[in-house]
Amino acid sequence: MTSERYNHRTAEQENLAAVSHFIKRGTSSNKDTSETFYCLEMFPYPSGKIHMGHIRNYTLGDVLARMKFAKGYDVLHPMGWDAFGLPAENAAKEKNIHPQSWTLENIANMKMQLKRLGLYIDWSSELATCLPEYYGAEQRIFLEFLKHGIAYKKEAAVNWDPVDQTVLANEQVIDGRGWRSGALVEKKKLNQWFLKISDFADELLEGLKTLKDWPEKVLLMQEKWIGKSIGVEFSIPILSADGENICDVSVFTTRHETIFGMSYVALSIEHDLIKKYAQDDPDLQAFCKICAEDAAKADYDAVADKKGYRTALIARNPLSGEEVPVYAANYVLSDYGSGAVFGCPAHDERDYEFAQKYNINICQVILAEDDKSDALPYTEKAGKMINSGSFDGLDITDARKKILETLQQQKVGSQKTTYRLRDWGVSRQRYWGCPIPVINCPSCGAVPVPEDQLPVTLPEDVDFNCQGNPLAAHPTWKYTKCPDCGADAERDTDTLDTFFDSSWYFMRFLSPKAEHFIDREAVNKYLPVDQYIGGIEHAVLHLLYARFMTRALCKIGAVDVQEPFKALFTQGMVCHATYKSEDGRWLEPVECIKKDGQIIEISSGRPVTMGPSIKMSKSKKNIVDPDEIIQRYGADTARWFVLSDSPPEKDVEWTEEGVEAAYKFMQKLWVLLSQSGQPEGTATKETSHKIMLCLKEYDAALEKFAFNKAIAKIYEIANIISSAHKKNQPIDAGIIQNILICLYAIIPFLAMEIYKGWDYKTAIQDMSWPDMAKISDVSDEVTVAVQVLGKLRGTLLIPANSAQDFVEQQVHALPVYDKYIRDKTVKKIIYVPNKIINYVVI
RNA sequence: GCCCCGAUGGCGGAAUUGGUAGACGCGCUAGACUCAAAAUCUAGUGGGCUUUGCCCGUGCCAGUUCGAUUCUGGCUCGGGGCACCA
Repeated sequence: MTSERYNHRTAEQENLAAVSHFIKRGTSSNKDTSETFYCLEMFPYPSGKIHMGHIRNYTLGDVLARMKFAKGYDVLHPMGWDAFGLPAENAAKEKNIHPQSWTLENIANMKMQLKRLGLYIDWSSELATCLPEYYGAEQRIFLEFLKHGIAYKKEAAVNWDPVDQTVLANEQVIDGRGWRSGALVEKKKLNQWFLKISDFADELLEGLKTLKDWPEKVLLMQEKWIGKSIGVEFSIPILSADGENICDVSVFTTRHETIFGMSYVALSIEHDLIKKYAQDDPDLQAFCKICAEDAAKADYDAVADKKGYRTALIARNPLSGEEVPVYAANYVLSDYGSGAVFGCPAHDERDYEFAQKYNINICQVILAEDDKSDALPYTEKAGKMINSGSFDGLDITDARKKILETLQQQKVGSQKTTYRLRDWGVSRQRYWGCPIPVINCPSCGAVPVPEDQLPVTLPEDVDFNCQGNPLAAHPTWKYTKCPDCGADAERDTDTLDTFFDSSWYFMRFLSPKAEHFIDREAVNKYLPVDQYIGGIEHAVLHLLYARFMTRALCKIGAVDVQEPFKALFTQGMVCHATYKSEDGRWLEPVECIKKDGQIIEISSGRPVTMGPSIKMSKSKKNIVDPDEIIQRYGADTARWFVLSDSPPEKDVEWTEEGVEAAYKFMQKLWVLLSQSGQPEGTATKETSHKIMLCLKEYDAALEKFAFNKAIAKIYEIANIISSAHKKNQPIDAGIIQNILICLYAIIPFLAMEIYKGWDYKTAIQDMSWPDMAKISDVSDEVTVAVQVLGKLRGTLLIPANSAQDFVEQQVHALPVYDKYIRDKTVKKIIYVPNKIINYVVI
C-alpha cells in the first residue's frame, strides 16, 4: 500500500498546463462527431477577486464542459468580463486610479484565479466589454437598431438614483430603491434613448413556451413581468358642469361586463384632461402636486393611501347614459392603458376602497353564484347580470360577449391587449460605459456617427471628482462637427446601460475581435447556448434583455436564432454562518476559532456569538477567500466541496468541517485508486459490476444536474473498493481507468496525477467517456422485498428476473410464510420483478 | 393582498412511472493504535418497547390503493416573486 500523502500543491502546479489547456472550438475528442455543445456561465463583473459564488458557478459549468468534451462533442466553453459599470468609477474616485487600469488589473488577477481553479476554458475567445473592440461592435448594433427604428429617443420621466447620480431602468428599481445604491429613487424628466422591447412583448411571451429546459420559476417571473392583459377599451363622453359635451376619455378594462356598475371615472394626474383643467383650478393643481411628490418618493407606503379630487366634470356611461363624477386620483397609473379607469366599487377591491373614502354610490351588477358572502366588494367568478338594462339575466360569459358587441356596434369600444412591459431606457449619465454613437446637431437633430468614425472611444483624461457625468464634464470630448451639415455639434455624452453589454456577449464569443459585430454563420452553428448557468437574481433583468436582443438582431437579419439559451440552470448561493464579537463587530470566519464547544475571537480570546448562515457578503464579513482555500486544500477540494451535499439549485452552506472532509476524501481517493494502492490478490466480477453501475448512475446524475448525487456515487465507489481491498481483491486497471476519466471532470488535478501513476497508453484528457449504455442495470442477483398486506416482513436474495412461480416457492421456505401467510387465505399476490412480492391475505 | 415553491433523523440531503424510507456525507457514541493527542482504522447511529422480534415514523387532518415521502382534497408553518397593471 502507498504510504505517501497526496501533495496537492506540487500536483496542481505540475498539472496546471495540461489540465487547463483549452478546448478550442471546432475540435472534439471524437473526430467522428461534429455535434456542438455551447456551455456558458454568466460572465463575471471584474470586481477584483473571485468569490465562492463564482467558484460554484464556474465549477458547475466546467464539469459539464469536460464531460461533454469527453463524450465527443465540439464544445464551446468561453469566458469574458462584464467590465463596464459604476464600481470602477467609484474606485477611480476613492483610490485615484483610472477605471480602465483598475478594471484590467482586476481582470488579470481574476483570470489567474480561474486558471488555478482548473477551468477548461477557451481563452482564445476571451472578451471584455470595456475594450473598444467590444464596445465598438456594440455601437454598430446600436446604429443598426436606430436605422430599423428599434432605438428611439424621447423625453421621459425616468427613475433617478440620487446617490449614483444616474438613471435606472424599471427593472433596476426594487421596492422604490436603486438596485445597487439602495437610495430612494426620484422621478426626473430627461431626453433618453429607448429600445422598443414593447414591440416584442408578445413574441417574448410566446417564446417562453418553447423554453422547456428553463426553471418554471423564471418562466413565470418573465411572464408576469411582460404582463399581457386582454380587455376592452371604450370611450366615455365627458361633460362640463353645465352639461356641455367637452371630449371623450378612453378607458381600458378587463371587466367590461361591469360597465353598468360604473359610479365614477378616475383619471391619472398626468392625464391631458386633468392637466388642462388644473390650469384654472388651484385646488386641483395643489392636489396634483402632492400626488406627484408622493410618487416621486417611489415609496409604496406613501402611495398606498388612495387620494382623489372631485372635479366639476361629469362622465356619461356610454351604455346606460347615467351621469357620474370625474375624479383625479393618485392610484391611476399614467403609463398603463390610457391613464384612465372607470370605477366599479361593487366588484373591484380598489374601486371599493376609493368609493368608501369619498362616499361614492355603489351599484351591484352581478348576482354571484359561487360567492355567498355578503361582504363588498364581490369576488364572484360566476353569476347572473342584474341592474344592467337589457343584459339582465345573462350569465357573465354571455354578458361579456353581448356587451362587447354592443360597444363595437355603437363604435365606442373594441377589444384591446395591453402589456405591463415598458420600453427599455438605455441611456446612463456615466463615464465608464459604451458611448452612444450619436451626434446632436442644432439643425439636423440626432445624427448617427458615420461607420468610418467608429468606434467612438472614451477619453482617458477625465476628472472623476466632478458632479454628475464625468464624460459630459470633459472639456473637449463632446465638441465635434455634424457629419451631415458640418456645423458645430455635440456628442451624446450618455453611455449605454451595462445590461446592453451583457445582452449579446454570448454571440460575440464566436468572433471576439472581428470588426463586424456578429459572425452570423458561427452564431447560427453554435447558438442557442445548450446550457446557460447563473444566478436566479437575473431572472428578469439580464435574461429578458438577452432574449429581446437576440430577437431584435434576428429581426434586422443579423442572426437566425430566436432564443439565445436553450437550457437554463439557476444555481443557489454560497452561505456561511455569521460571527459577532462581544462589542458588536462582525468578524470573519478566519478571525474565530472553536474551543471546547465555544467560539472565541482569536485575537482577544473573548466569546463570539454565532448568527444564522446567510449569503456570503462583505458587510457581514462571513466570507471565505477562495485563494486561501485553494492554497491550503487545493482546487480539487474546493471543486469537490461546492458540488457535494447540497443540490446545485439550492443554497449551500460553507463549513470548515465540510472542507476538511472533502480534503480527507481526496487523500483517500489517492490511496484507493493508485496502482501502488492495489493489493496483490484476485479481483472479482461482482465488484467490477457494482463499480460500473455506480459510474452509470454518476453519469445519469451529472446529465440531470444532480451533482450532489453524482458525488455520492463516487463515495459509494470508494466504499466498494475499500471493502474489496480488505478482502485482498485488487481493482482491474481498466475499471480504475474508467473511474479516473469520470473523475477528471470533477477533480482534474488529482485524477490526472493518479492516472500518471498507471501505465495507460493514452493521456487522460484524450480519453473518451465510458459508454454507459453498455453497462447492465441489474446485477445477477437481486434482493426482493417480501410484503404481507403492504408491510415488509422479509427479504429474498434470488437471481435477477426470476419468474413469479419460482419466487413464490422461495417464499414458502421462509419463516415469514409460516408466521403470516400459511394460516390465512391468500386473496391476491402482487409481484413486481426484482422489487417486491406482496401477499394480500384475509 | 395576489402568484409560485417547499416541509424527510442532531445537520446537509437520497429514494425511476406509487413498490424494502433515511443512499452518501457531516456530526455523535464506543473500541483499536498512541505515554497522550491528532490522523487513521473498526463497529454503531430515526424514535420506542416486554429487543429471537414487534410497534410507531417523511409538517397536520382526511381520502384513493394490496401498498403513499410520491396521487387527490382541506389546513399549518417556512421561503421566494409581484405589489395599485384596471
